[in-house]
Amino acid sequence: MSRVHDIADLGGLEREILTLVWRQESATAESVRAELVRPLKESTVRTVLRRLEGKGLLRHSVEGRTYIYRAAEARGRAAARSVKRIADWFCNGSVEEVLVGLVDAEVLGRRELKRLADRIAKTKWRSQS
Amino acid sequence: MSRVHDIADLGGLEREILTLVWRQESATAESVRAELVRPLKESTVRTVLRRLEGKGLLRHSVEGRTYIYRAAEARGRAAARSVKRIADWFCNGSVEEVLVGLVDAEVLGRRELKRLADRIAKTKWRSQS
DNA sequence: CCGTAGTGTTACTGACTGTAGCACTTCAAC
DNA sequence: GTTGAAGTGCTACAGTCAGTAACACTACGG
Repeated sequence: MSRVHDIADLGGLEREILTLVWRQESATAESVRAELVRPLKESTVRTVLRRLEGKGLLRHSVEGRTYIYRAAEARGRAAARSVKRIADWFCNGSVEEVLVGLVDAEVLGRRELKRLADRIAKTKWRSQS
Repeated sequence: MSRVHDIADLGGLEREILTLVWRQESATAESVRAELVRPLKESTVRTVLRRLEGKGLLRHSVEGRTYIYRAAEARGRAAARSVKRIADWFCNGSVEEVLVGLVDAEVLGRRELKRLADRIAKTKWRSQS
């Protein structure tokens, strides 16, 4: 149980709520519900929060009698794992191929591409020091 | 119908079969079945092929009375769309953030990173010409 | 002691996947 | 021209999972 699922496998509502928790830093059932577009019962929200925790994507601590939920992982990191899985499944683990695909499909424009290269270079510096 | 689904949403068998079709260039129910690890009935394979076509991921042409299936999109391109979706859903569309996450999570090592930057630069040249 | 706010348990429905049986068509051979 | 094999679509059933929520339990405050 509690095996870490991939964020790409989530349903729409789960995704929405997880995103809200990321945005709020620390969230409660009520704080999440307050920001939902659709009007949902609190028990619904709690169920989803619990499921997300069961999937290893959230953790909670108790404050008084209220559960405080936090994301178990930074957004970018979770997203990255998801991307890695795509690469593993379809491109023999080559993130390169995926990136090339992004350019090929013109999902990434030239400008973004340049910024990306810069960013990569910078990150490389930092982690190389 | 025939709306293009995302390859990340596929079930295990669908994924396996789609991957085989990509590898085989052009495939038939039989050629796919022949390469499957598990022994599955041909009608099963055909059902999955048809579903994949319904999802816009495969197309078929007829040769004699045999259906020849081909992928509707190159692997890298489909994978890229999938990554874009991740970025849209969780990182406000910023592929950058995803990449940073990849580095942060050490999914991408320094070496791959450098190759990636080179590759991006090269691709940029080409599409800029 | 009672209500309120918080929680877990349980459940129902609909969608989708793995898996396949079966009935239909057509070409080829007897 | 009847028959068989190879190919096809249609239909179905079981299992899993997400959306949604009612309800019952607990504990703190007044």
